Amino acid sequence: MPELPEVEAVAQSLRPLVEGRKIRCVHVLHPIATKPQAPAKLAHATEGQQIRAVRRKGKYLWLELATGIVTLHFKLDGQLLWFSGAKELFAKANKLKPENGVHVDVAFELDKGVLGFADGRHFGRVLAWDSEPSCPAIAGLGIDAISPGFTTPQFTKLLAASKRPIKEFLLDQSKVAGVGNIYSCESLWHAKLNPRRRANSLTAAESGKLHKAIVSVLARALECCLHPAPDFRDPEWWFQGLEEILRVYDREGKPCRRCGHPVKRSTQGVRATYFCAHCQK
DNA sequence: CCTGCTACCTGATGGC
DNA sequence: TGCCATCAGGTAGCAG
Repeated sequence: MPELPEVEAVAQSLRPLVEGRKIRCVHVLHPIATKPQAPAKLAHATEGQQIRAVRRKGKYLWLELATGIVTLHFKLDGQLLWFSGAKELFAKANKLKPENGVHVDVAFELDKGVLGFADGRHFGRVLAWDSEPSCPAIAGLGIDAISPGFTTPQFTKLLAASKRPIKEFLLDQSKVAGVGNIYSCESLWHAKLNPRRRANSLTAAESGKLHKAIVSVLARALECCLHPAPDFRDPEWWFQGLEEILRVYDREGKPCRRCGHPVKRSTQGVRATYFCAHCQK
């Protein structure tokens, strides 16, 4: 389910568990999770290697190995799990009766502990690449939305070059990486901008306001995601309290928290957009 | 190059 | 209760 703040919280929580660890072996329990790559490719690329670092850009997370990288993308529902060892993994993973165990697609058995990647919906992917630049998905990402390089002038320039509706622009990971459906709606609400406005129609002042809104919305969400931080040992773990910081997302028909007019839901592309037609101009 | 649309999966929810 | 349609925080791939 994650957008940038959720993935960042996962990255921060994962670092102390895996950095410096060695991957003993990989168990691909649901081969769909490595498609279009063969499970053997992941095994050959990772087994015996040390995890040098955990990195993130946009919604992509990756393990930097001594040679090569492994990208993890959670799509809508993916998550990480932690097991004390192979014994616990196999005792719990993928039991016939779901209530007796947890779903795991790919498991990395480390010299201490086991890292599991799970996505019951099977959208998420675990893929091996020779290097960071050779991963097309990462190479195609725009500027990370919480990186120092994401500045107002930079953002204004990107906006000016696009004729698309601003909501669709924000979802385009090749422009700004990390903003998804929820936080795009939230940022536009905070900046009081109508989601259908063309990106290149924003004034300098509006661009600045939107930039500020994105940065603060993501920062607030990250704080929320880190308190409490994800606990991968608990198979039920998930982010807590995010609904409480949302001002407009998923509030169709409810009063706008600023002006009281009912929040509208419309569709842009195939995605739902929530906004206040009265105070977002 | 840009844009718009479908496919990819599974599970939860709500209407009839 | 059961069935069916719809929806979900994402992105790759393809056609125009």
